[in-house]
Amino acid sequence: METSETTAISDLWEMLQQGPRRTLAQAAVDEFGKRGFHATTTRHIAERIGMSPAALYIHYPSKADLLFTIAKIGHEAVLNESLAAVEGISDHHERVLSFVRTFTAWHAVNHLLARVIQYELHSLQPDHLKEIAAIRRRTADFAAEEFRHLVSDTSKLRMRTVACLSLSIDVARWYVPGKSPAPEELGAEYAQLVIAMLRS
Amino acid sequence: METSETTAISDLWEMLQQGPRRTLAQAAVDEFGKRGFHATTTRHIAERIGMSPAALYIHYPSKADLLFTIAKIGHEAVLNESLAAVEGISDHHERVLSFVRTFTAWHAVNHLLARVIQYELHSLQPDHLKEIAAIRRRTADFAAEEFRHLVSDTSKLRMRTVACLSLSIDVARWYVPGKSPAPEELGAEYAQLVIAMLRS
DNA sequence: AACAGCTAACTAAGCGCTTGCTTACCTTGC
DNA sequence: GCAAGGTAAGCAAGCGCTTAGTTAGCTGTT
Repeated sequence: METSETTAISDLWEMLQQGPRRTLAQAAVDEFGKRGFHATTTRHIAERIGMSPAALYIHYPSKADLLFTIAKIGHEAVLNESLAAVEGISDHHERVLSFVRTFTAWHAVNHLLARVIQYELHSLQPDHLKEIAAIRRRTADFAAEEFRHLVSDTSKLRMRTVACLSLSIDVARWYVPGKSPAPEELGAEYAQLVIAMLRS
Repeated sequence: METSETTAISDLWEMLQQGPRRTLAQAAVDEFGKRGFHATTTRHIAERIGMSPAALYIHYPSKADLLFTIAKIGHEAVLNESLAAVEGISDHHERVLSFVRTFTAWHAVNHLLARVIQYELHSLQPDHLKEIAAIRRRTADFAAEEFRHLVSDTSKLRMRTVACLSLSIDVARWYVPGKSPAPEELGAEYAQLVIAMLRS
């Protein structure tokens, strides 16, 4: 075959056509994810890709805007992958399994990006945060809608949704590539745990 | 009665006798918790308690040392409260319930301090981190030992321990005092979820 | 009662350095 | 010859932290 099957999997950065804008964003994710937004300087990011600090400002108006771009791409990616994960599945139980597997594995594979989008919200400018919050709400609402079919007591749906998402999101905090379980393994195991939580 | 019963509950800051050293630490927790360590300046902390930035350096050798002091107090507090929660209880099931209730409620009540000790580890100096990591290991080992009695498949103990602790730790990320459930209510609910996860 | 002597606690001012970002200029491929 | 994409140098502002000096309260002696 001409193109491998893996390239067919949605590329996180597809909305940024390849070029210096994408290279900068990817470098920034690594730095922001490891040190945090405020501890990372424009010199750190530039140094990592062998450019001068001034290069950043050709492609982004500010460091804050670079963070916003990353946050937007990350949040849209995790939402789209979640929606795609349940597409074509009719059984409620299977839909939840597939969603949690994907959502969890995403936070393991992209744990540096996940750290940025989950733990750097307070570093966003107010207008940027507002736009990001809207995407987050869509993701949370989607999860609650999927979980609803497995929770008998409706009054507990909200708290359980938060709890189930917590499980996967917190993966970004502790995940260490070589040391932690493989993303798919983790996703499969966590999917079982979420089912247990929802049905209890 | 002369002294109220509530004052008998272990004070987080008891190892810092009351005075400017404690006042500074408490102010720093609020600022670090809301904005993050690197986004917080010594001027922010000083302003909050109506002092000059120089006052900090009479009581702490550096901003980094102030973070370390906070991290140490926080980690020791959560460990001690966890140990105290199971004291005198013999039934394994009841011990786990009490531990998770306490551990979860602590992260809700002290969510700003919890954010600092859980999400600012990378802001600690290497030597400081080493000392903090030792306390964290004791807490994790304690939890695993308690959970062991409820997990039938021993090979899954490690991953499930991480998952169960994740649930409570992540509370610090999203908890909003007036809006979120009361700490005890949350603790009781999460304790049930942890039991469901461990037994599944 | 008066007062020197000491200490703990604090401030005003500012130093040296780093930060995000700008400017003026250079290079390369069409 | 002209965009597109880059750099070297550096600016204004803000950073952690220091210095020199002030203030309030306690203590022992007369």
